[in-house]
Amino acid sequence: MYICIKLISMNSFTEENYLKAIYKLLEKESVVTTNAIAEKMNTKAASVTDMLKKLADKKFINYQKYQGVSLTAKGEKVALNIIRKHRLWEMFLVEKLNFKWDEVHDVAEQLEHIDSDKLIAQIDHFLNFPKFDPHGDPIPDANGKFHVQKSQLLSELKKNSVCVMTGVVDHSPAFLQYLDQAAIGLGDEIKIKDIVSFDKSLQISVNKKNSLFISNEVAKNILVIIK
Amino acid sequence: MYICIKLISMNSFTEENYLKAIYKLLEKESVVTTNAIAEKMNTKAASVTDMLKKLADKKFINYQKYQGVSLTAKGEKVALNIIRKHRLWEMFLVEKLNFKWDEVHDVAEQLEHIDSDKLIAQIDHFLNFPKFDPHGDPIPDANGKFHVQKSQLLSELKKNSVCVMTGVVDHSPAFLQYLDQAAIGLGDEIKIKDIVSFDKSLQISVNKKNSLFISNEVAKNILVIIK
DNA sequence: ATTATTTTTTAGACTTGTCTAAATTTTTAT
DNA sequence: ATAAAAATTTAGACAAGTCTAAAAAATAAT
Ligand SMILES: [Mn+2]
Ligand SMILES: [Mn+2]
Ligand SMILES: [Mn+2]
Ligand SMILES: [Mn+2]
Repeated sequence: MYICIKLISMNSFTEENYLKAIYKLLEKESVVTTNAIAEKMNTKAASVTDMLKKLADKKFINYQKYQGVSLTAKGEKVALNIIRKHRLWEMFLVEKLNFKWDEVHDVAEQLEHIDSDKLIAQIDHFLNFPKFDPHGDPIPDANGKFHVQKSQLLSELKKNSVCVMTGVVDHSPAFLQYLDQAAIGLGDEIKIKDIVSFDKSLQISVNKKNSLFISNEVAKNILVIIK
Repeated sequence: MYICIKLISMNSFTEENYLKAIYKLLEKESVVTTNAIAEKMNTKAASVTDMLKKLADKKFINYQKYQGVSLTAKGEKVALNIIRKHRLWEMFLVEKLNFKWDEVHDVAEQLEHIDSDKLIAQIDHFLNFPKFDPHGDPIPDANGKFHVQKSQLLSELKKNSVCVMTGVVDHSPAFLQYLDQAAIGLGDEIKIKDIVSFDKSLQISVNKKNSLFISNEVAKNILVIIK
């Protein structure tokens, strides 16, 4: 006669990372391919196939050979919890430990796998239950619910539009540092003073003060809500 | 012609845990055996032997077959850094996130492996550079230096001694919870009012107020410094 | 409708860390 | 000094995750 001591089947970091990658790919495309996952995970398609079999066995994903994958409710729950932890940790680093928004991602990639419900609940409380992370991305609550901001690209607005910056598309340190140096940040009011028809570059004012030029490439990576 | 991109050889969690285990065993005994490591790591002697070979290859330990192991300077540095991170995280959990001293160990076992110098420096700063963790254990600084308290066991003192509690031997939640319930904690002044000669149990007063009986077994797990 | 191309999966191998069982060395007891 | 016991190491195997190369399936192009 046996007694089962441990029922909770912990997921490995790797499994968690795959589920998160699949979740993020599903935000953009309705069907997620092996190759897309391989690229996002920085690995080879053959490795992805192996993992997909395992994740399907564990009922985290719906997977049929050659047909691409989607997340089951169970898989989505795990993915959202990892994203919740990632974004809360990023917020903690910025708000409490003087990290810049371009420095937090790599550390959060590690911290997101720490397994403690109490810890993440307390961090959430300590931060006063933030709804968005330092990059403007929504933080899911403990049930996986989050606020969607119906924002658009700054590059899509027309002359004289006034908007508020709500997020970034490109999360790279290089882009975030560029924004810092240009003194453009989340929550800032941006007014489009002029659009150069040749290259779609913009003259904008930030918070009614500093006026500057930004390229269309930059504008395509800034998320805003019209005021 | 090749260019070496990544020189930093990250240590695995497992390697870090072995080095920490060896360090802690060396605090008690001058020679550390394979079996002792196996017991501490909750694994089998054969697995330990495999790992010892690897750690010796990497110059973390001095190891000769059948002769036991010791840490090299390099290995000790890694071990002390893990211990530093473990204790700082424990302190953070207690001081900032309302954890009790009996709840922090398992989470700290995970957090101690997070790899970010800036993170741990900022946590240290955020906590105002604590010298001791919630259990009274010293926190090594970034160079591995720490304060040793020359404390002794409460069970070794004689009647009418007055002392201050500085730490615990047993770190188990069960023991820590017992102390909470008995209202005995770090920094408390303990006076030995009487010692029962039959079983060496003690009548003590804590902070000149509550008087209570504790067993010799309990007294053997309380570290104090005579006042 | 066949080819050619791309995508995906399989086959087989490697690494890390673990295990059990067997062999070896060291230590203890006679 | 020799035998018995204990500690340690080796041998061989396994699971997770990765890889390259080859096979199979799906898609695109003629
Ligand atoms: Mn991030
Ligand atoms: Mn973010
Ligand atoms: Mn601890
Ligand atoms: Mn501690």
